[in-house]
Amino acid sequence: MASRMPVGWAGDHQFSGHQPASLITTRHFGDCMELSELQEIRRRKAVELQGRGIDPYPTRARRTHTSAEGLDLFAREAAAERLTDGHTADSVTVAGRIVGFRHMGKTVFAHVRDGHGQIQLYIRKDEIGEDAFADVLKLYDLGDFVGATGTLFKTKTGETSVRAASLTMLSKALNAPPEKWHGVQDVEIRYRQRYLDLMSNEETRRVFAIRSKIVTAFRAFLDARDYIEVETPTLQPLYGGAAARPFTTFHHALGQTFYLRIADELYLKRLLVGGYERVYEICKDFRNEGIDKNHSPEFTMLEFYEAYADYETMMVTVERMIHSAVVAAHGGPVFTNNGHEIDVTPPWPRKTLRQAIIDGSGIDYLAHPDQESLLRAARETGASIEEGTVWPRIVDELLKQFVRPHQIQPVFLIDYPVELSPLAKRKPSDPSHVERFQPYIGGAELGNAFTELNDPLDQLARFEEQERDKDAGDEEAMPVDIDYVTALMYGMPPTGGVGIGIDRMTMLLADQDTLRDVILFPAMRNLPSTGLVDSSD
RNA sequence: GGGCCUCUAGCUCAACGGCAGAGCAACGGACUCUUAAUCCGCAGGUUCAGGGUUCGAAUCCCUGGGGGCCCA
Repeated sequence: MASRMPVGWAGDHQFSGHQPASLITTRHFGDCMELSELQEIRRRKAVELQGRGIDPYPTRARRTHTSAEGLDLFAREAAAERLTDGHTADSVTVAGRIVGFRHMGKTVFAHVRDGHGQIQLYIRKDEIGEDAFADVLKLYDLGDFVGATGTLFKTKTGETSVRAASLTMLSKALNAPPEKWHGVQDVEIRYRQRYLDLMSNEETRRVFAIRSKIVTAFRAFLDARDYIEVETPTLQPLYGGAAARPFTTFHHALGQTFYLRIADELYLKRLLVGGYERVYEICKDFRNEGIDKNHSPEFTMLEFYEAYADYETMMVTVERMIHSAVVAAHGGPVFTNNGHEIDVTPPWPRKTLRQAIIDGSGIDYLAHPDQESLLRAARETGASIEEGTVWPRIVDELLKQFVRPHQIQPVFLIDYPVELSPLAKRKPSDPSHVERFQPYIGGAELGNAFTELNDPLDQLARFEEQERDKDAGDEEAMPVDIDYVTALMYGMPPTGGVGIGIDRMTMLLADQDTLRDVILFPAMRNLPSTGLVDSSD
């Protein structure tokens, strides 16, 4: 395995600050790196530049235009008929990584890519000079960062290009980039060395551009509605706010156990007790669960809470907010996911969870008020549910197995059994159910929301019910949080709250079916070659 | 946790019991408008690791490691 990785894979951190002295004198770096033949060839080119007093890693770079600005400038100058002999009057300086290189005798065509796209360089021996041209051929490689200065013009084949008058090395790459046509395909390398995936796969850049647009759209939406962004603890003395196993850690100075948050919900609601009316937080949550295409141990969640709102008003907010994100990512309310054309134009239909499960499985969970009866009914319908699963989890499984996969167009499932929702407020007309909703699109659950429970004594009773489930074997049940109940005893206004999974949202809008494809650096097992293998078990 | 699949040159992939190969990248050369440029030449390997079967193993078997998919 290690032999298949580029040399230096495990030791990049030791090599991150380059050392000119050793660069010149040795091929060995520290205890853990010897350059491969290909790397050595590139290193020698860097040394040759150094020998001439040219830093292959100069401290500063100047550019006047991004690739996109350069292309735009030429288009405007051409439209205004200000070109002289087909060229712009002024020079531009662009900078980027060499991603394409075509040598045609006394001419070179190269493409440089920057953060805004790419632009072609047209390099002629008779224009940049014999020595400089020789350097381009001898010392510049695919993957190097370079700067180029020249006027803009259009080649015979119609591509706007920089007619290079000079070229500057900005950063010499010692490793060759991935194969230019296929890019990096090995999913393991794509996740472990995401930079290779990003530099070689346009689709990957597209996915993370969409992710960024979603987050930006959510922030803009909430900011425009007088929400304020806050930060709450990642290290929590007691976890809560969701059903999940936490990560446990230890603070030495305090001599105390901390948990990595599984949700920020209980802290955000404490802020409402304190008088904030509209708060949101976008943060990482951590859940100590298995890793698969729908689960990552760390993931990003948006939670927002609004005083004097309830789940009805929050549904309106959510459908508008998601609409705004889809428009930001796709230019309109319609997009394609898994072959389905999905339209998120509000309003979305509302459907009770009970009715959805009846429609999907034929089971009315109210007709099976005890665990044994519901489990039997579920299994008769073909559900696969482990022995000993508690009643509320069976309802959850029915939802996952019979309802969720079929909710392609946007829908809100509303009104959940109280046992499933220990932090939500009961429906005034039916105390066995709570005012809760979940938005479903493309067969995925995108979030969770409710009219927040603000009755401290009811909250305490719900925590105690959770404690009983925990004792009955439900590892994901919440612990009693007395500190939170104390906060509620000071009074929290009627409140609507929502959590939206950013990763799931990205999977949906970028049409990806694996969570790890929307997380830049997904959690991976240590490789044996790193010496970091955990032997604790 | 269980089952199945997978790991070959820097990258993308062949070879599937009989000399370990191609394309791209590299290296040498030709070419002054190319677009995965083209052409000629040259080089590149602990076939994930260890063990076994065999005259002979990248290939079959076992153990271990990484990854993926499906199930729980």
